Amino acid sequence: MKRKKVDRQSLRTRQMLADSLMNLLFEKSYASITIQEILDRANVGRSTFYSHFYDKEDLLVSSLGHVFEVLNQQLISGIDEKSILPSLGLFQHVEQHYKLYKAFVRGNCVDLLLEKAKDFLYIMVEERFSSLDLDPHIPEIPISVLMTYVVNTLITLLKWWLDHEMPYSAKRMDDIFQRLVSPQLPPSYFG
Amino acid sequence: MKRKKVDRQSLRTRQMLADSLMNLLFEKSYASITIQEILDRANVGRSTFYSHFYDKEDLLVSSLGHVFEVLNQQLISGIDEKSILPSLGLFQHVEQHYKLYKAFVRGNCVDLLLEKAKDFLYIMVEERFSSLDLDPHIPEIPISVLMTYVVNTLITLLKWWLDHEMPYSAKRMDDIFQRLVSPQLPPSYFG
DNA sequence: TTGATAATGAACATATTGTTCATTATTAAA
DNA sequence: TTTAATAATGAACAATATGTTCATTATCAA
Repeated sequence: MKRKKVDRQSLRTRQMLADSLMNLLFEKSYASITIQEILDRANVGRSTFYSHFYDKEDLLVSSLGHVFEVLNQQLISGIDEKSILPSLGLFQHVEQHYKLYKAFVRGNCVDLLLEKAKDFLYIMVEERFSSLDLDPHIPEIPISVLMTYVVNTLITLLKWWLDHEMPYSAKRMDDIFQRLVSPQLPPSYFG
Repeated sequence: MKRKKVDRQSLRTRQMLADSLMNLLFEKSYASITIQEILDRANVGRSTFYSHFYDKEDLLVSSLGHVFEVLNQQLISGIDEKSILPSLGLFQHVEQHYKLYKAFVRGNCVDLLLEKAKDFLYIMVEERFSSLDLDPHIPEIPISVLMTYVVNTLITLLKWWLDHEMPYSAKRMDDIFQRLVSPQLPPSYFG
């Protein structure tokens, strides 16, 4: 008599809505997309939408959630002790999911995406920094500023990459990131 | 028979609307502010609003315009040949207009403001870089990336400063900026 | 087959936007 | 002070989007 908590139909509907939103992002800006358009393209009823999501942004964030889970796995498995962030893994992940990230660029809502990514990265950086146990009195640059700087530099490079049709490889982008950021990091503090 | 193109009443109305928006930004997010609320607080009729501005963002940008003119003057007069950007002038400007910039932070629309500032700074950096006539083959970091990096680092510091209730002086912030960015700039390329 | 869950669609209330227009108020210049 | 040009007003209006409700139908797991 009981059923699984989430059955196929429900998942299918969510998938249709997510796809519909992504398709629309290729054509017009996120802000200008109405819920009705999403419904029409997904062939889903209005009331169905509201039984799944709170609003338009909820759908977007939910669609994102899945991608972030993949990203998380990819980053955790590719952690390199020597670097302050698994930046190469991040660039490779974006390279692999090019189409999806491009949709966000075209829909003028990369910032929303990158904002989530930023929170994500900030936590990672924080862990790395605390495990390195830096003496906060050495540099004239406060740790809090430094962490923000590192994360934002990575995000800036990502955005530049996407905005410029990704002319370089993930490896090359990571190399640029390392070069920009390394003078400010531990080796130079201690050496 | 003819009058000045803009008379007092008109300016007063615009001022009232701008003030009203700024006050509301202290209380709630930009996105959640309706035009009606702005009108009520400014004691201005609905049709009057639309004879002055195209929409809510138009009002915001217009209010900004004035501040940017002041900023421009301040930056131009304080240009230092040795630095890549008049960053100190920018930090000082924000310090002086603290209340206004704080409103943007509280209203969750600093990004809109910083986006405009970014365009503004990008033009300046571009001029500086082209006058320095860097050999594009020396660094592994493309000039385009480098310029984006410099501007975004400055913006990141600004945002951090505002988000953290501006704990340091403008001078100190500028010092941090110089330290972060200088390893990537000409002297280190040539030396 | 059946009982639980999901989807549907149409109707509804509500909110916000942007326009129109006749009337009134303000202002610069004669 | 008068006058002609410009601005402001407010109420009504159409248009659009949002979010809810509910009775009916479809789907799926057991």
